Amino acid sequence: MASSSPGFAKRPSVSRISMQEVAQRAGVAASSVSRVLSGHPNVSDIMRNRVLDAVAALGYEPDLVAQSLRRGATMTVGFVVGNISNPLLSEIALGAETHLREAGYSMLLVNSMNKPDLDAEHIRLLAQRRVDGLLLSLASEDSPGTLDAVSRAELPVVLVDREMTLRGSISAVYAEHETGVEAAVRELALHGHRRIALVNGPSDLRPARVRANTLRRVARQLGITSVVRSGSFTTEHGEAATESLLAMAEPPTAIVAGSNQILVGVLRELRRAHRRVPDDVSLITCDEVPLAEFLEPPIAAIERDHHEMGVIAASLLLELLSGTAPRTRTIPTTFKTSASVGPVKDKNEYRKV
Amino acid sequence: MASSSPGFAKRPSVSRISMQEVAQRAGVAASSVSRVLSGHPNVSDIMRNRVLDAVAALGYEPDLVAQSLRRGATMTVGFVVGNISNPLLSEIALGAETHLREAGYSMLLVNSMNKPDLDAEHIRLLAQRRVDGLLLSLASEDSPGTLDAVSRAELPVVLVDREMTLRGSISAVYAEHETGVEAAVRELALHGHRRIALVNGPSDLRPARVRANTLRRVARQLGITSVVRSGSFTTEHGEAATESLLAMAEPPTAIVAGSNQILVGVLRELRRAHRRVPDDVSLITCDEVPLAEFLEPPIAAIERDHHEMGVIAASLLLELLSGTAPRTRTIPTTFKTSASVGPVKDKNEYRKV
DNA sequence: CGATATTTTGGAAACGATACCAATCTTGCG
DNA sequence: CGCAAGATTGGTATCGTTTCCAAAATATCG
Repeated sequence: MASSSPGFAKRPSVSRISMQEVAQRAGVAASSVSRVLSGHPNVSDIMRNRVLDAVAALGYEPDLVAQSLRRGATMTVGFVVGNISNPLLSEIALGAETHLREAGYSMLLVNSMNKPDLDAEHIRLLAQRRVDGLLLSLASEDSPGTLDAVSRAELPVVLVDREMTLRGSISAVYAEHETGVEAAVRELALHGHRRIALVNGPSDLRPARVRANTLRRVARQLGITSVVRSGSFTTEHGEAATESLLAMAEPPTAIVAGSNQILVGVLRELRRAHRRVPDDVSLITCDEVPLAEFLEPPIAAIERDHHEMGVIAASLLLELLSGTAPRTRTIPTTFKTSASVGPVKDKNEYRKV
Repeated sequence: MASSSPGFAKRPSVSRISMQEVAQRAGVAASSVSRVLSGHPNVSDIMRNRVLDAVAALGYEPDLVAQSLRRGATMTVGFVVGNISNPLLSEIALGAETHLREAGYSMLLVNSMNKPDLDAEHIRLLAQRRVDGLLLSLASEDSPGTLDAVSRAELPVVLVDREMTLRGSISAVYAEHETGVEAAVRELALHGHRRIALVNGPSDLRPARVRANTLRRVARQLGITSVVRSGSFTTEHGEAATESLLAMAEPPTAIVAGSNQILVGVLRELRRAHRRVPDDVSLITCDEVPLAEFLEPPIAAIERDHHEMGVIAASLLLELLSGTAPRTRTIPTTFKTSASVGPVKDKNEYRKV
């Protein structure tokens, strides 16, 4: 603690080299240094060299905070995410960060723990930090606080598989859940399933809502029965919902898990209840999970490219930042079947109208 | 593009309310507004009320960029991570971000794609952005470029399971891999295994290095044979290394996978080669993975609390930022055995010296 | 060669806050 | 009541850039 070298504590390190010092060393004005470094056209070669020499000699690096203040742009975007430890979101974040960085932007990441209040709070904080734009994977699409925070922020926004009707510069990237869910349901129907359940996320979130609607629509078209259990994207909900499904008078013969968290819950309850997949119940999950290929049986999944989704979200934001009009883009989902989908075993199978 | 409402494009929105405007509205000096808002002691009640009223009326929110410039602190930290889509890192990031935010800090996240060059580049960028500190989960511990960048940055740093000998304000959070690996190896030995392989990450990274050293040490103590296959933390390395292990004259009877990526590769190769776990080979992995409990058999794992690691990393950084001396903290690892560990089947098992 | 036109450059004023200092206003007390 | 001590307040410089404007230097041309 107490330094033995006197006169050292006085100097607060070498501080940092400012543009002013570069200017002094080069014997020119600060404004000229700025011009050289920002590639202004009217700069003589001699000036450029003097400045660049001084920059190199001093190891000068511009202060991005000062730059941000003066230019009114921070080259920073905020990403509000429910929980970065969700593999879905962390892949999106990876794609987005990589793409943004290549365009010179940095990314502030905040976790809202799936709480709408935190969403709103974080949006306000990011606005104060003067981010140039927002990437939002919100906990709720219709929380008034969040809506208010978004519209007040007056920033370019890209929604990640979320829908909000708000005026402003708002683009969105959607996953086309319809195709994947429809393919999955039709495949189940082909195997004779006539009661299909969806253990779903909260219906105020686009992915869950669209999946539920699609299941209901396709089931109606096929004349079969659908059951939707809405809840949160958690293992707990997966377990509880599955338990209640299995307790039904006529339990579903196939279950679609609405997320990998939910899948874990579903699997736990199925194991507990000694139900075998696919003999007792067929199983499909949304968004593939790393080790799924080694499960016995491997779980069929409705998949999409999360990384790509992040990249698209980032490019939509870059578009907005360059002044283009907002728009939405959609990425496909595909159904990859597997041995977790099997034929219905006729046990106490009553024919339903 | 061409707006039909004339006179709209002129106003660049309501701009933003500055402290000056608040001061004007309250009929006081800007410095007084600053004092009120920063909780300066000497402020009369009447002044406080006038200012707060004006603040509320105008909806003023301070500009954190300007504040950063003037105060010389951005209340921002940078987190350099190999790849946020790695569940290990995303959990750490979650823990760190949450803890930092509660202390008023925001987190800039950058992915280095496990490239040391990018590590260094990102550190420089973050320094230019004037972050107050760094959280580093580096791609390499001895890349000169990275070392240089870190020491030039002159910032408080916390290393996340990485070792670097560098002067400066550098703390670290370590996982105590020794205990977990030792427990795992002893358990294997109890089951009669006398040739144990570790499909490992790169040995210039602490986790891989410590695990390898521990395996070697314990194997020597027990008088058994160890094989370490160093490489990258990828499925490809997992596959290739496993293939080469299985091709040995006397293949190992137990394999430890050095990461979840590696585990996937190991499993793929074992499946391809029709080796059964644990009958043909016992299997243990490092860092549990979500669905592991549903694998047949479930995979034994050496575990640690990643989230907690992130929290600790954050608090070490907060310590440094408050002026405390650097230090290291260690979190435990535990070995959780399971059916993937079994007795050695005496086939062509020669007794080794 | 002188007078415009065009580059090139330096100086000063921002960006939006904070913090120091000095001026003013209260108080307390002899 | 007068004055020193303390509480409050306003004004100004500053953080490190960029950008506007005008001055200086150079180029162009009849």
